[in-house]
Amino acid sequence: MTRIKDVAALAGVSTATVSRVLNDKTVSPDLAAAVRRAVTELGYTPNRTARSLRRQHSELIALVLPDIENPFFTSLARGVEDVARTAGLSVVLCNTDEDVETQEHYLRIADDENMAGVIVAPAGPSGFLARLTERHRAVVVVDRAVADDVDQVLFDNEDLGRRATQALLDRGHRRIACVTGPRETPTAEARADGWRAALTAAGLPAPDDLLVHANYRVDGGEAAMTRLLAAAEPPDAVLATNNLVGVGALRMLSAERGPRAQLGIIGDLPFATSHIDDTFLLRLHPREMGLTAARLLVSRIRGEAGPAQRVVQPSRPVLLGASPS
Amino acid sequence: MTRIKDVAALAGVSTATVSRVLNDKTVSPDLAAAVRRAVTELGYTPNRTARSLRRQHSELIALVLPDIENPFFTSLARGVEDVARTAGLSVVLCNTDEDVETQEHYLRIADDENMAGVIVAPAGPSGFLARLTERHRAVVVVDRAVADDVDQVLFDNEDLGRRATQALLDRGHRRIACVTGPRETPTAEARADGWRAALTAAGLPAPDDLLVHANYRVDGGEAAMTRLLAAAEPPDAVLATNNLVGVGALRMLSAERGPRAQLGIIGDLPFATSHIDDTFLLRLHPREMGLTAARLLVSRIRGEAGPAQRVVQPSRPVLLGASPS
DNA sequence: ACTGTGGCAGAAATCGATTACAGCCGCAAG
DNA sequence: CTTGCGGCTGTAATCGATTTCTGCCACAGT
Repeated sequence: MTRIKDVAALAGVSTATVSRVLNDKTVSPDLAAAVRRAVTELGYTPNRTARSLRRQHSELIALVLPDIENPFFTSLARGVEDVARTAGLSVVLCNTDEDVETQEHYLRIADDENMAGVIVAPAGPSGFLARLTERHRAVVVVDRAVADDVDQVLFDNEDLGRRATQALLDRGHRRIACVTGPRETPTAEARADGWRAALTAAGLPAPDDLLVHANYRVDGGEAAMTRLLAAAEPPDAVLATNNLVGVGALRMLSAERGPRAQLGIIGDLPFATSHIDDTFLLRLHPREMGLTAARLLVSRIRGEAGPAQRVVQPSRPVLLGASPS
Repeated sequence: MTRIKDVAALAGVSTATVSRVLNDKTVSPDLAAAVRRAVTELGYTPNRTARSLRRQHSELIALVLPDIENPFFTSLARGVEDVARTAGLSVVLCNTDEDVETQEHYLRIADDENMAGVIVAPAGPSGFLARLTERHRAVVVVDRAVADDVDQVLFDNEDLGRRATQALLDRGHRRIACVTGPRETPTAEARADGWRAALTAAGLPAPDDLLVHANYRVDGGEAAMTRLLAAAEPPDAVLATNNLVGVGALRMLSAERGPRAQLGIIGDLPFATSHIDDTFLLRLHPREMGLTAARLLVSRIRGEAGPAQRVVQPSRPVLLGASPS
């Protein structure tokens, strides 16, 4: 492959000058022109490994996600990718499968590779996060809050739960169940808290048998929905607090010949196979969350950012489905 | 950060010896033990950038995909990720958006980063692919055939089209339409060829008005289905030749009050919101395709592979839905 | 005319690992 | 007793860029 010394030789200058031309340092116009000519003639592009070694950081960022098969996260990844590309960065995708050890593994690799930064949707607590920030690495946390002092881009999850529930109340439903994620999952708990708050504010009870903790996947939604519909006194509306659970719930409803229930979902369903006009969708915007996170990361990499900040990703109150009666 | 010289100093040996211990070269047991002790005491892990520079290849592989939001490709990515992880490699995700220039951009980066290898689902022809193979880089092509002499993991697309169509014939349908991808897209054409072949073999006509070239996305499926159902003589069955088009078609059918049609889909619908018991799914297995491709790439990286080979990814003939009458 | 300053280019150090090369030691064979 | 070989180890070269340091030159100020 052509190296910088080849370019230097062809242009009749030193490698230092070639490097300066390529990095926009001051070089006299005539030499610069000669270098550029040599660069295009040889089709030279700098070896990024060597550059990274010297600069002490690469042009890669790690995107550490718990589940790349969830459309929420792929859409987020898409947003990150778009910003990274225009900033000259490439994205290393790391799938943790919600496993903390895998997460630590990838964060350590990001460190060993001298990556420019890390965007992580954390699966549980991470000691490595603190180590990265201590060493002034650019880190941005998305979707799930952590205690560490790092940039974070989050939804106001309790508010989401409250607003989605309120939408169902507005339609006249009174017995509203909530299917949320596992206990100890802060996001799931906060959204359930919002559900409870909305019911309480409306002077309604929020009994425990209307709150189901499912796994946050399609089968969890199916199981939860089955259980709710089989109850002695089934709900007349159900809030699914994430997209996959919503998919499972919808799938159950579409088969069920028994009691019907109005459904509200926090999240989006880009691959719904049925018309979902009678479902409330409180759309999140994972792609925009990815854009926001990546922009934050880029400015931190460039050293333009101040103290760590928490950004609440706005979720425009787009409520699809039948309007309130 | 701790460097190899710190470990060497603590263990009282040279850096060469430390390197040898870490890379399983011959070192006397006592020194090796001392080195290992020092490594764990300092929590040392080698700087991968420096290693890559010296070794002339990194521990990264590029996965170049046309659309990371398509569940087919995320599932494929998942498979690649799994194999890569156990082989000590990390995956750089590159989204080309079906754009050839973006694809070239990423392939060049993979080269400049000295990545260990590349897995690519090509968006159109790529000159860079040839350059990579010339320079003995490990390259595996997935899902879409190219003329280059590289390893490829592909489906037998015409056979897929034929089998899916046959399944619909077996159910007694005679007027079977086909919604496929854009013209000039080899995969889409091949599957349509299979559809035509199956009809012809059954002694049926395959008229042009039953073949719709849509874009290979959800809205393409919706538009095509709308058009087919509005026809003077609508089909009694429709073959959707990819997953997203299938989603669009199903969505249309679920709303349509007009003529019904049996649907067959090549691909899988992991996020279907309706029960699709009355739909034929010819499931592909993108995750396994990813596994296969990544294993092939790993063996090529290790220099264990011979001449370039084409692997036909088996798609087990799992036809869901109502059995033939 | 002399000194100071700033712009620019080249030589060489540097990043942190791996590895070619050379040297040392001990043992076996002649 | 000498030679040769094999097994280990350390020294130093190496990967390919960036960046510090040094020196040259031209121009301005006194």
